[in-house]
Amino acid sequence: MGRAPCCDKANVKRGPWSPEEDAKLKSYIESHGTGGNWIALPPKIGLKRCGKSCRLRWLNYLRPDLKHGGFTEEEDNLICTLYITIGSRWSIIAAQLPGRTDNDIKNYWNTRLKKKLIVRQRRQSHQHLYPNPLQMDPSSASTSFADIAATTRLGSGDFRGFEQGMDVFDVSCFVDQAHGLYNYGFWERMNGVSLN
DNA sequence: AACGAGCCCAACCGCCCACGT
DNA sequence: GACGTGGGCGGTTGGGCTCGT
Repeated sequence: MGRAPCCDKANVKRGPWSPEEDAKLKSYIESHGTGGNWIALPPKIGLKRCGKSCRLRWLNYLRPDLKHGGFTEEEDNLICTLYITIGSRWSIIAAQLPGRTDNDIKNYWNTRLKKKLIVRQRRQSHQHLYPNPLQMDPSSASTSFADIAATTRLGSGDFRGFEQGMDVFDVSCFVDQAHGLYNYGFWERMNGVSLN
């Protein structure tokens, strides 16, 4: 036979932790430690919580060495670099960021950093295709921006970024009225034309 | 001021592996 | 060795908050 069941799920409290529950858990662990057994801990301190829930609450919120503020630019960069290298191994990434939890980093990644990295990658790939924004000079394109504008929801003025040498990502995709959102490379291949 | 959409994040879920029985 | 649990982990959810209209 194995060990006793973890907890009686019908009789454990779920949902947000109250300040009283936090205080009980924090005070007990600070004076006695976890005892190496999370499942046995809640009944000891009179909490109607699952041991796993106590563990999560302590590790992600109550631990005294946690940072609760926003992430710095250095932390952003480190997370992006590690994610590209090892993927979503949040516990490993968290180990490189003192005071941050895997849950924190995972949330931060899913809500903000992911978008940031996508923008950065799109910008890099577009700069690879068009290293010099002026390469996109509408006067030299076999299909003009005005032509594209005629078939999209954008006006030709929306392509002014290229003409002014602005960041190419700002206008690296557009909405085709017939087919939806496209980037230029795909649109060129689909229509058999070159914008260069 | 009211409402809806989108965002944020704490907490839960479910899986996997190591290990106790 | 087989069985079953605890701990750890990544993925997902949902309620509260913020912002734009």
